Amino acid sequence: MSLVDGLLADTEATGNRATPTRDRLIRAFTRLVQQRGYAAVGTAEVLKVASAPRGSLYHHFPTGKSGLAVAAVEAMAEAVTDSLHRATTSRRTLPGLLRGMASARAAWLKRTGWSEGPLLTVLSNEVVPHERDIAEALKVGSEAISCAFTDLFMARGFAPDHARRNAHMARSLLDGAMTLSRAARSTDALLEAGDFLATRLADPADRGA
Amino acid sequence: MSLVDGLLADTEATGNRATPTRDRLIRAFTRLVQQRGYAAVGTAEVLKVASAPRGSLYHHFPTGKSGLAVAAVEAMAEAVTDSLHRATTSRRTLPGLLRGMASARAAWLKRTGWSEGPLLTVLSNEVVPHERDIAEALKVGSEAISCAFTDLFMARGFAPDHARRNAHMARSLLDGAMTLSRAARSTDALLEAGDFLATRLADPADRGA
DNA sequence: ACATTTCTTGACTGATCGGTCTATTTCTGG
DNA sequence: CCAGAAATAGACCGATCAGTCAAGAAATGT
Repeated sequence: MSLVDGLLADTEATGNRATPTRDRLIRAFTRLVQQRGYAAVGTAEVLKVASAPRGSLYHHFPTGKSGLAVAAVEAMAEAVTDSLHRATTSRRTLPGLLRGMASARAAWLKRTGWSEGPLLTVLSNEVVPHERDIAEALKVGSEAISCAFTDLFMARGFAPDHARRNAHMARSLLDGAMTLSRAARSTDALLEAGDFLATRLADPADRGA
Repeated sequence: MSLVDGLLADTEATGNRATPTRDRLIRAFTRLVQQRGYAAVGTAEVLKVASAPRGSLYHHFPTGKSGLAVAAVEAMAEAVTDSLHRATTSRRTLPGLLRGMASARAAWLKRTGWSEGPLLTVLSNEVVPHERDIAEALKVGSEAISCAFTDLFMARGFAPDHARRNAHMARSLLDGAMTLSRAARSTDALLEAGDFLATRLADPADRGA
């Protein structure tokens, strides 16, 4: 699953019959939820976008829509942690990485007409705590991403607890700036956040406890 | 409308017939959307919580659910800017104010069982751009809040453009940490954000351009 | 006191919701 | 080639959705 910092790339053909039905359902669901939210997306539309019949949904996901959401969250969390792990083992500097994340998100917003947010953020804001399965998947997935982010900061020389705090700050700031940018229909907040993260959070002079 | 940093206080009796029907509808709608999101909240439930008959909704809001959302966003934006204006003219220090905002949100989350997010954030993540009226209200409301935040930073000695950037950072970080805290069901991210804002963003040694 | 507007009340509608069910086709191991 | 499993296919269901409407009650101005 190709990603731009946690966002499903819209260049993928969600309806392409070559990819397995289960994956098509997850991709279609992810895209639609990122655009409109969980409750607003009907199973009929997911089925149509994924070019799948109704029965297939309940064959692959016996618990229905919520099961599909859980699978989508798990897939997204794995894709994001993989991406972060690749960043950790790369030679790129921390400021460069953080700025890159912000500008990638800004470019994404512009390209999609400010119509898509990050899956976990969107779900976190409407699904907790009514749907317990989804809430649990969000908790687990979010924690995994925070850990991957913490690893990145530690690999760049930060002490464990400082790395963990910075991971939270980076995630919060990027997600919050994304929401703000969507509301304002301007990438300003996101680009400022990238600059702030690169110059103030990744500052090499501040890596102690 | 009594607030805790942009969140409707749940102590208010939304169904109390003493308050006008229109206000009861806005309050009930706000509370429910903060818990579950726009699409997941049905008009029938809003009516029930507000103790109002169906016709009243379409009398006060001829455009129905979306009109109610627009009114709720406008009311919330006004309440938040008022609150920020009061903070600006108070004698409290900037670090104290920022830390206070974060801890108030943390307390709020705990008290409501991590079930409510900020109205504008919740709506921004599911409503743009399908509902144009709501999207526009969000844009205007969000800008008003950013301006009020900017005024706060300027009143505490920051240069205009620096104040504006810090306003964006503070809003992004608080909102993002709120989402993160909801997903993780822990106030950690929010409290860390308060600490970060107080010590790193409001630093008196860094108020130039 | 009356006329007019404002607001309340709830029955009703067509559309769409998530989910179930049975039948059929495709795949797979022997 | 066949038997059983996996997956596809779509008709169908009761519940709920946002919105309409006609009628009545309350408030308002004169």
